[in-house]
Amino acid sequence: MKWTELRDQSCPVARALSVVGDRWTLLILRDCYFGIRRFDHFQERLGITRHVLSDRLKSLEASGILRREPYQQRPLRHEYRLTEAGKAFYPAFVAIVDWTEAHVPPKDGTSVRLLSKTSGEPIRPEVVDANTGEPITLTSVRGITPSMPEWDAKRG
Amino acid sequence: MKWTELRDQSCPVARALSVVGDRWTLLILRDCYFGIRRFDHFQERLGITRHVLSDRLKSLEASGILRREPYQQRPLRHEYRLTEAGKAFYPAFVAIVDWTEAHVPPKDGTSVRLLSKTSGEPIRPEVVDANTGEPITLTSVRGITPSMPEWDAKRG
DNA sequence: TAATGTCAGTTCTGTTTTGGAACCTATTAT
DNA sequence: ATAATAGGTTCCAAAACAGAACTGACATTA
Repeated sequence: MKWTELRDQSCPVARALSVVGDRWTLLILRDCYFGIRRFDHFQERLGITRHVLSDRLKSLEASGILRREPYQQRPLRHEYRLTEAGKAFYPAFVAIVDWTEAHVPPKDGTSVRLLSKTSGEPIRPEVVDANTGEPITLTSVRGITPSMPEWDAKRG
Repeated sequence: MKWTELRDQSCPVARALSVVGDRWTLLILRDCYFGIRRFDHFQERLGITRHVLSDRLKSLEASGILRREPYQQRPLRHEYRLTEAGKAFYPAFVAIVDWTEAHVPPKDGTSVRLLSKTSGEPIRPEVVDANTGEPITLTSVRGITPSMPEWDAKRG
């Protein structure tokens, strides 16, 4: 399978990877969530090469995750802002961060903390079924897909 | 920044990428959630080259996501099974799939459906704060991190 | 006994992608 | 005039990847 073919797969995991599945894109998105919008700021913070950054921003724009908007004329300059689709990825992003904090320990003790803006308390992210409020786990869900009807088979 | 340095970063996104941030790992994990355990089965389903598959399985084992277990002697054969950390990634995986279904449309009409095992109904995944039950969005959360105290600054 | 098949890899070679650094263009500031 | 700023592009070397063949330990079939 080629990298460029991922987008056309029916599997949503493959499609997700076509958008955020490379070395840098999720880090760029992280910085967007931090409020970063400009080329040089991304480049300084990430240590990514300018060439690759240019590429990734283009592809994020093409995927509808970021949009490029002029913020001044003379000289014309653009910045990159999250679209609704980009903002909508934030919960998934939080779920990844939460898993990582729990299962991929840092070498030093530092860590990110997410606080609720309303209560000021640390949040405890959880992925639930909005219909029932029940947490989603590997054993509570069954998948149906054209390519693999028996997703429910033995797992783990 | 080098690929190998990601693991030592304090940022959990960088650490997450050190584990699942390459072209193939998330697809391997998907197949694990389908119940796939053996080398050749991964290879056939994914179309990954055997060399890269071998590499990824080793690194997933090193990260504690999969464990390698003998399933027969003579000839000695191993299979790859999800650890608790691997299973614990499932909710994040579902959050990614859900976002993708909503924002990265497939070319053909096929799609995956996740059903609750108890009710049989389609699930509607949502990332909430377990303390309050409130959905987590970009605007409801404030981040604190050593590298960027003002995460809460203007965003979007 | 010989040939064939299975499974889990390793080795080889050539293409793609990335990293690192310098360069380019328009414009404002000194 | 000179330097600085912002947002890129161009070049080359290094790393990662794809595709295919090969290995080794057995098991099965002829």
